[in-house]
Amino acid sequence: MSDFIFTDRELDVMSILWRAGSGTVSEVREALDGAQAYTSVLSLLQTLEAKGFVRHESEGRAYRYHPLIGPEEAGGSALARIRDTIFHGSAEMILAQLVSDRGLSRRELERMKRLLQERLKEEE
Amino acid sequence: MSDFIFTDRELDVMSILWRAGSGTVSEVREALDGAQAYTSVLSLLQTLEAKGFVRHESEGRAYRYHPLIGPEEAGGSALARIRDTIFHGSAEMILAQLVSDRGLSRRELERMKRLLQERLKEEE
DNA sequence: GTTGACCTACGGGAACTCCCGTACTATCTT
DNA sequence: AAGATAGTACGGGAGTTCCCGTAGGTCAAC
Repeated sequence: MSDFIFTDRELDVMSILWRAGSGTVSEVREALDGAQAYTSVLSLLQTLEAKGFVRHESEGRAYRYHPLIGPEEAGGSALARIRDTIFHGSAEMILAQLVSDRGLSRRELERMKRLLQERLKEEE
Repeated sequence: MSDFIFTDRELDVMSILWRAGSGTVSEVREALDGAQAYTSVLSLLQTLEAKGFVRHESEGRAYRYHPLIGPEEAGGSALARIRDTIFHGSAEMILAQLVSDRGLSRRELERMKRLLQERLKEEE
């Protein structure tokens, strides 16, 4: 069980790359609200590359960055950490916290219920 | 919606306090595997106190530390952050990641399903 | 009272995070 | 060819995190 730990800012960048599939420095910078200097975003991507989380290829005169790990892998370790430290290792408590969100639609709740039913069927 | 952000080490300490209800420096240090110096753990607790996350009272010649915020509050913002950055804002995807854990018992899965059913009833 | 055990306060060092400016390179335009 | 444009490499500064050593306080036992 590998451990993918991102800092706050790195997570913002990875999130953008996951959504878009890939991105140049300019694209990431814009998606990041464009509030910081070009070189700051470049540094972030270089750091992520040094850590082995993204790679780049040339595109015109710019670099295009691609994520090397997916949201599932990153999400898995992040969730496990939260589950164990905050929710006493209980997935049920996490679900309770999740569904306390009043913004959840009926449709989404039903899909979640179906997900559990199918998972229960596998449990023979 | 306040934002309770803990560093990695701070989260370890809070987790211990939540589990035990409270703790002295020695107790936390032991629960933390006792690998680090007494003063290191003391510093962590002092930092947490400066941030307003714990308070202390005297007990004999030592201090006993109590958490000032609960797991639900901390868990809420941590989960929201993960949901939005990693899981595209989808609670369903988080649940999918949760139930992909093969170690979940049938009983726990059923409790989770019941939780959803009850939540759906409220949704009239 | 003196010693020893145990505790806290304080300061600081090493590493990391986040941000940016400057210098340099490649490309396009005219 | 020269200038403007758009990009990267590099270095560094301010703040934070995590860890610890030293100094000093308090209490019990003798």
